[in-house]
Amino acid sequence: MSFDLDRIDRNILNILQKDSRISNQDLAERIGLSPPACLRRVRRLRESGVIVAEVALINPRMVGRYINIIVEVEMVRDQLDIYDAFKRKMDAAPEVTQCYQVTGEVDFLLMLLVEDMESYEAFTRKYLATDANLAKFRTLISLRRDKFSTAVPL
Amino acid sequence: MSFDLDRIDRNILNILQKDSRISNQDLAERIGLSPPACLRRVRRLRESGVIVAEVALINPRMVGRYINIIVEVEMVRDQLDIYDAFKRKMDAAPEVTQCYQVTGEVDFLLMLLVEDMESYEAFTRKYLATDANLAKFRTLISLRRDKFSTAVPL
DNA sequence: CACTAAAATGAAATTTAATTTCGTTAATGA
DNA sequence: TCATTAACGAAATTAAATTTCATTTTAGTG
Repeated sequence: MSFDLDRIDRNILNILQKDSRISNQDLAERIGLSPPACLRRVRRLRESGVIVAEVALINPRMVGRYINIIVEVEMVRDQLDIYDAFKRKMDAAPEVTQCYQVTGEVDFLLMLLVEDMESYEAFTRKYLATDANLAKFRTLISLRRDKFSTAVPL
Repeated sequence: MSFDLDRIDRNILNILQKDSRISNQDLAERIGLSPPACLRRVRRLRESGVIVAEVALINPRMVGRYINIIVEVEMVRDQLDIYDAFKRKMDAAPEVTQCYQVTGEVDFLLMLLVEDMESYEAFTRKYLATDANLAKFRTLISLRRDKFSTAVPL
């Protein structure tokens, strides 16, 4: 389930977490290894599941999607099957970009990305207001994503 | 500030948001263009700022970082300079992976990724409990990140 | 401390992909 | 309809990824 990283692996990950488009040759030079040795390490990190994916990040504002909505959800009862069913629904909802099960009064925290408030209205009707296992939810609106880093600090 | 995407651009973005490691040749084939034409479009998306970055996503659990902390922060007064100063601090804090300015009772929502609760304690002392402009904060703990997608729905 | 086995490395060769060039086609607007 | 611009694709070129294999380093053991 976990993986031992040495100094070089950490170095590689820190670079790839910022820019995975770097050529293997440049990466090799920056970490002080030959290209084949570097490539083998990167491969191992991919195959072992440390690197889950390499993706393009796009600016939501450039494509007309820029309202962030945070939703705190409280279920009627703390039951495993109720939780699992809710998670599955959130997983299928394209507006939901993040879903966290949390401890305390609140049960889930959702992060959504929507075009406008009308889209959010539609979402609440489809997924929240009609869920019999959902007790209440609170909405926080954000027009400013001041920081968004996908990098895990190492 | 925004950018007109046609059907092909959207198609490209949807693929690259899931997997930016795909070769230009394969991408070209999937969208039905020649490699040079495909490459030109991808370049344009990069240069125009639609594609902000291409990064490796790593599994926090594989590297010993797996507590997600959500913090709701309320400032003493709704003043621009107070907000800006706080944002700058959060930007500099490596534990903070996301920061959203929100409307309503709460002023900011933070997402942190920490090794253990002790690290979070240290964070609150350094950044929150000692900030004179901060009125109160509420902490939500999550051991389960059930969904985490960086893709903007298009 | 020396010896062995396993793991990691790098130079060179090979394969594969990215990128450029340039003539052609399609879209846009007067 | 015609002129202009933008986008396209085939072929050639350049650059990078990947494989091969001999060597070095590391880790464990008598």
